[in-house]
Amino acid sequence: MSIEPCVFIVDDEEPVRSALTLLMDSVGLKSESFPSAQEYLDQFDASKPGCLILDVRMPGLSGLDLQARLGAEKIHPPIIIITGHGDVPMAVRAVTAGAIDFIEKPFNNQSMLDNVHRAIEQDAKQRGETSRLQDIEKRYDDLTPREKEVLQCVIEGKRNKIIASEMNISQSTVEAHRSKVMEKMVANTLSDLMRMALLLKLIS
Amino acid sequence: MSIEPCVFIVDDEEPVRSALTLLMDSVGLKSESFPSAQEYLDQFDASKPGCLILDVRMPGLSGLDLQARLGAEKIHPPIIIITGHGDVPMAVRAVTAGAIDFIEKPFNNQSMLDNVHRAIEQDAKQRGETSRLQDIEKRYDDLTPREKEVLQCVIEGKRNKIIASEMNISQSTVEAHRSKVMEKMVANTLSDLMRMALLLKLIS
DNA sequence: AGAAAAATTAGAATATGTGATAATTTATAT
DNA sequence: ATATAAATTATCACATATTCTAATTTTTCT
Repeated sequence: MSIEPCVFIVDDEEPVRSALTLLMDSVGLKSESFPSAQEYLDQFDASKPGCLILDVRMPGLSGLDLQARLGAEKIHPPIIIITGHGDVPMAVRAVTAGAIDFIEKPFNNQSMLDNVHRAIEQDAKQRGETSRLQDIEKRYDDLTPREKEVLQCVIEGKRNKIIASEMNISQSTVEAHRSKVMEKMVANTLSDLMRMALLLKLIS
Repeated sequence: MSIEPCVFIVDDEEPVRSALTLLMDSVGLKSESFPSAQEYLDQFDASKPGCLILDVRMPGLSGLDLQARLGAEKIHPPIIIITGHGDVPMAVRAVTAGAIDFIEKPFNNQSMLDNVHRAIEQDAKQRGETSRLQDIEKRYDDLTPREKEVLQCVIEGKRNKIIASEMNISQSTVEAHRSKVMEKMVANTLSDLMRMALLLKLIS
């Protein structure tokens, strides 16, 4: 049972905020409005699922600044940019930086909703992947240095005998580490381990 | 030893073509010019490495049409779009469809060259990956149906005994198929096989 | 129909990996 | 300094996988 997704609206113009709020209400989507990027950041909580609608031109941080700020923190919620006076380079920059869409006001309600729905789906998908990955990362972090070394060799397809000679330890030790690795990573088979190693990007 | 990359310039205006040609010449980059998308398509050869510079507004197929056409054929050379009269939705569409950049004329020579160099690098990288993948696909295609079934089970981590019972065949048969698979795929170890299976997207 | 490829099975020798149990030696941190 | 964790080793029994050789049956294609 996951939390209901929310549309975070950041725009300094009150009429735009209330129009968007009403639009989201009309399809039963939860939303929250902020008159500035800073106020959004002040309450920011990475655990809240949903997407962002950002105005470009605002006092203080612009929407693009906010997008860049989040990106720098490796936070990538789906973002829809809206603007009164957009230009091409600005649009290219936003989309290249990962924005779902870059829309000029006045926008079409239906296409905005389409974007929002797509954004929310994307966020849900990302969150699922991220949380699975974090589980695996936690297990990996729990490995001792030696165990990590052995894991690396195992996923490279090296036999225990080879690993032993490369690490200058006995085969027994390798077996011990290896079995600890399987246990700690909660892998039943080698292919389970390989799949996790992939997610952890341990594989060339 | 790979073929020298080429910048394919598609623009109906002769002055633009010659300006770009000169620009490429000035940094020793090979280029070829075409006055229309159709003429580019007529000589198109997927084996030629490089990138594309496409004008949006042209008689016949537009640059965006050509981009879409190539995309529909799963051909994804790096594309730089240039335009005299671009608008925001057009730029968003191009970049969303994978264009490296969308630039309004008159463009800055240096930033064009930066884009081209980035594009050529990206193409080289893609080609490397694609050719490795194609090698592996060829091997996979060479597997018999039964061998493919066994491969699928193996990468799911199933033991020979289990595979045998699921396929209603003897363990010996599974072993025979399995060893053929390793041979045909040119895999020395299970992890080699897993890595290939990943590229082939045989893994969930 | 006849040849070729694919699928099937078996047996035996060998190599590898797994699991359980136990014990010793380093490190490391409180 | 002394628990605690990490790293090390060994051994035995058992399960699995690999390699080789050889043969039979079934499909498939010409």
